Amino acid sequence: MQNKLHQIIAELPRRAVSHKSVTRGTFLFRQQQPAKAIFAVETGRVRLFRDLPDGSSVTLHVAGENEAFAEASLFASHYHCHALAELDSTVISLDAEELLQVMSERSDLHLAFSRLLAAQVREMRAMLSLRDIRSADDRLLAWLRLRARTDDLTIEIDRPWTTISEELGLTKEAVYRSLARLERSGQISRQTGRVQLC
Amino acid sequence: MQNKLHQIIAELPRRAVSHKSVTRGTFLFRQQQPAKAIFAVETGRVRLFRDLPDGSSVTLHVAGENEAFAEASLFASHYHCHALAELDSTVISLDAEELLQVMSERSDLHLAFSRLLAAQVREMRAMLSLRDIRSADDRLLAWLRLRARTDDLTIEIDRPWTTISEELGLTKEAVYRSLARLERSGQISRQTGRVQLC
DNA sequence: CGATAATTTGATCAATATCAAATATCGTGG
DNA sequence: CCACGATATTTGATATTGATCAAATTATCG
Repeated sequence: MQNKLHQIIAELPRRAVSHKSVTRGTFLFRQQQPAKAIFAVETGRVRLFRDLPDGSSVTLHVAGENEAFAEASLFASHYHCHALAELDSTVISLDAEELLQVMSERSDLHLAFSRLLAAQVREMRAMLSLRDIRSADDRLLAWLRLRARTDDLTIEIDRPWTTISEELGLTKEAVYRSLARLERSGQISRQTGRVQLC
Repeated sequence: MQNKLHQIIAELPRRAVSHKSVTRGTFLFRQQQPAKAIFAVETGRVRLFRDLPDGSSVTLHVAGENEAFAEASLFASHYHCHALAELDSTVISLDAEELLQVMSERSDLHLAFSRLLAAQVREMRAMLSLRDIRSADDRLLAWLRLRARTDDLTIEIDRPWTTISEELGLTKEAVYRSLARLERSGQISRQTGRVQLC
């Protein structure tokens, strides 16, 4: 997904792209500030949240490594949320004005960008539908099935289950237990860094 | 959101747009068929689901009225899922080839389209973050806060809570009980078709 | 006015969250 | 290469809370 973003970035003029480091606990941008760029996390983690009129706040997104965020800044005059580095982070920043300029001239790049957005929409709809599955076993199984290679029904597990459990909206304990149950019942088999559907 | 889509549609050439009726239980398109169009539900409901190599299937999205779906068809050679009408439905169909053609010529329309996608991404990220809130009260409260008018902290409720509860990933009973609790504890007050944050 | 859908509340159950703790693994600096 | 600290994996016990099943009441729409 984000390697695609890098293909686009590679074609942008230098002046449109910059890299920034943000220390844990500092803001990359604040709600209400003029929107100047869209971003992608290279390393670290950035939380997007909105201050609400009643004094409370709501998290809108937690962008992890290789995730883009604030894409809508392209179309907004100001940021609608805060971006706070939860860890020391480095981000790529794409100047909104430059990007708009490029997109108006290079419809191929614009199309690549749209394609990225459309893929995100599709992926997030799938994740939302997953969340409608209440049973931990079924939800995990659906997640695995969506990621299984067509040929050998194998899924590469390239990050800790601890992380995956957050994506699934389950606690790590619930995920480990589901894995154990699914394996016991013969629906999956596990090797290191890999799961196989049966 | 979708009135924006209609603004785009209004500018498209006639030949790019068509309306279709699909009877409950019939497929608008099937997985593997050549991707020819993107769609929006006018009335009814369409379920998108994928057949998986192990014989199971997974729901990717249930598109209700005024929701677009299969946007990624613009960039794919064939559909990656089935589209099944769950109810008698009418849909608008936008021919992919025509749309690509128009977008390459009219960067303003292309931009409007990207803006729509970016807004969807933002909205769905927010909904995903909502789902991370486990407590029914807190989740509902966050949902209300995101929708509150800035001036008077009021939220218009223009559809039954039964429907909203699905969006929240809770049962209707859980939502009604949360509403009652939040009102009892003075965090909200309810009028017909309206909620007020306190 | 009748039928259907929405709202509301109660009782019970089942499942996941939590809290806890032990073991295994990984990565890093010495 | 090894030791050590940090992280990940695993399993157990318990608590909490939302799902379910039920049913009554109210609202809405032809």
